[in-house]
Amino acid sequence: MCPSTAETSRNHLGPMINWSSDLSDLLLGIPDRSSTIPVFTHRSVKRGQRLIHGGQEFESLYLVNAGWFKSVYVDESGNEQVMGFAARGDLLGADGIGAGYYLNEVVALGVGDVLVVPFASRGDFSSLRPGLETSLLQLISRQLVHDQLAMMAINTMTAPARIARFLLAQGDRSASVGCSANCFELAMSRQEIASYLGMTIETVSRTLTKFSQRDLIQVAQRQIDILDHAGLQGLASPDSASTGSDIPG
Amino acid sequence: MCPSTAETSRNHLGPMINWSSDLSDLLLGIPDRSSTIPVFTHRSVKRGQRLIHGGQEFESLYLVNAGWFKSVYVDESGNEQVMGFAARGDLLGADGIGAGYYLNEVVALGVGDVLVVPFASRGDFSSLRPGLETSLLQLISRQLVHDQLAMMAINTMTAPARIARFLLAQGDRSASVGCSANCFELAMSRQEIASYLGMTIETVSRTLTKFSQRDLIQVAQRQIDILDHAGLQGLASPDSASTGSDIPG
DNA sequence: CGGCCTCTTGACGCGCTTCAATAATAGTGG
DNA sequence: CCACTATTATTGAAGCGCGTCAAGAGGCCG
Repeated sequence: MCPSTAETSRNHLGPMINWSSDLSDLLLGIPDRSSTIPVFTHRSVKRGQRLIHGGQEFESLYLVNAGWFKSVYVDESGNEQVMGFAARGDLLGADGIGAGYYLNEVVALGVGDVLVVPFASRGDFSSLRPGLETSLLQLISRQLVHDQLAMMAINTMTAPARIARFLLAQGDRSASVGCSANCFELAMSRQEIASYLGMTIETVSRTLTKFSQRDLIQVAQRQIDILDHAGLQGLASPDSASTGSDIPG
Repeated sequence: MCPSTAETSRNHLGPMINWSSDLSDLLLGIPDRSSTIPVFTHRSVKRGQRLIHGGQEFESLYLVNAGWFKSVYVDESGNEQVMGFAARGDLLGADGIGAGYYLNEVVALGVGDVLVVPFASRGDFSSLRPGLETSLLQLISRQLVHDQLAMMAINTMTAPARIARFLLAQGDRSASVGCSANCFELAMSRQEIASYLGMTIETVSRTLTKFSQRDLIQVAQRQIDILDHAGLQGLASPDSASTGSDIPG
């Protein structure tokens, strides 16, 4: 009923990218196949721990094995802006490849485990396992596309549409991790959702309440149950001017 | 007076990325250095011509040599959303690496010339000149960072701040191409600017008029003269609540 | 149970969109 | 060269979605 990761994104906004990528298989699956490369090390992090410090010199990529992470951009005034969330199969630290230093802070939203892909020097991929460089490039491209679509959706659609889209995406990710697509627990706070979606925490809260009143979802703190999957999809696609019209309060 | 590309982005929103990258030198500069790779072919396009068709199978990357391009995402309803603009040194088609087909349409805003980087098969970079793969990865990472910062700015800041930022960025790009940073001609229409910045064409027009009335800029059709560079920077950084308060109409 | 934090809910104001009309420019043919 | 049309840009007025400010409710942990 819910399209998890069966159909990869074709030319529309609907489903997310195919998360079970080649790189995941390559890194998370195979123990040792080539010669020169040591088995990649894992690194465990606790809730709230920073995996990557912004401004720090680029040294490694991280492939998320378990847990949720947020990447945060901190500007010169100290304002924090959530740039994205990452779960199993997502790559972290790719923003450091080009500049030589990381741009974003990466913080664990809960207990997490990542796979460390170390680099001898900035952009030196010759030390990588053959074939991994290509997979890496593909994964980065996929994330680029995904981020682009997400960002575009954010500054095109209305607040309810953004929330609906976000919830559906979270459900998809939840399904890809093994849990249900319609019943999952958000790893991030309202504040983090609001920052990511470019709105205020009050609007997030109000919209979730509104969705709940319409029986689109069921909300209990961070526990989300999607009751009307198609209804949310309908809100996520167009401008969705029909959001707060018929329900008074 | 105007910081063109002297200082590359450090951990703030100010300047853009360093456009005169390694890949530009590698591709646009050197005629032939390695052995197996033929000299890359150029391709000229006219105004309005589509360089890349959305949904088409990925076959090549394009490095802009001259001219301006826009990349447009067309959703299932036929709505067009400008995802970004590209000038000399920018890479086009990177969104096709991961999925195997292009996501965005790429259209020339004027006469243009690109350098074609063909791929034998999807993601097969072994046929590339040694060292180019690394430079490619770095360039993609830089563009990823740039797009991310731009997108973030868009859905964080107010309309005048977005416009101010956009104008300053255009000036920087103009300077990097050889023209003046404070006196240049926009390659894109108001409609395309509006779509890119996530607002309406009316807001773009009104904001430009307002800037002109404040003697921040001088506008004559697509010709832009930046009169108060610092003033625009001041508007581009914060929320800039001081935009339409003291000027009545 | 008490303190703290996250979340919710309400009222109000403003910035942007929407709708609508006019002006300016470019492109075309007589 | 000038009139004619289509496209693009400007300007105004009205509506509303979302932000802001403020207060209250609920959950987590010592």
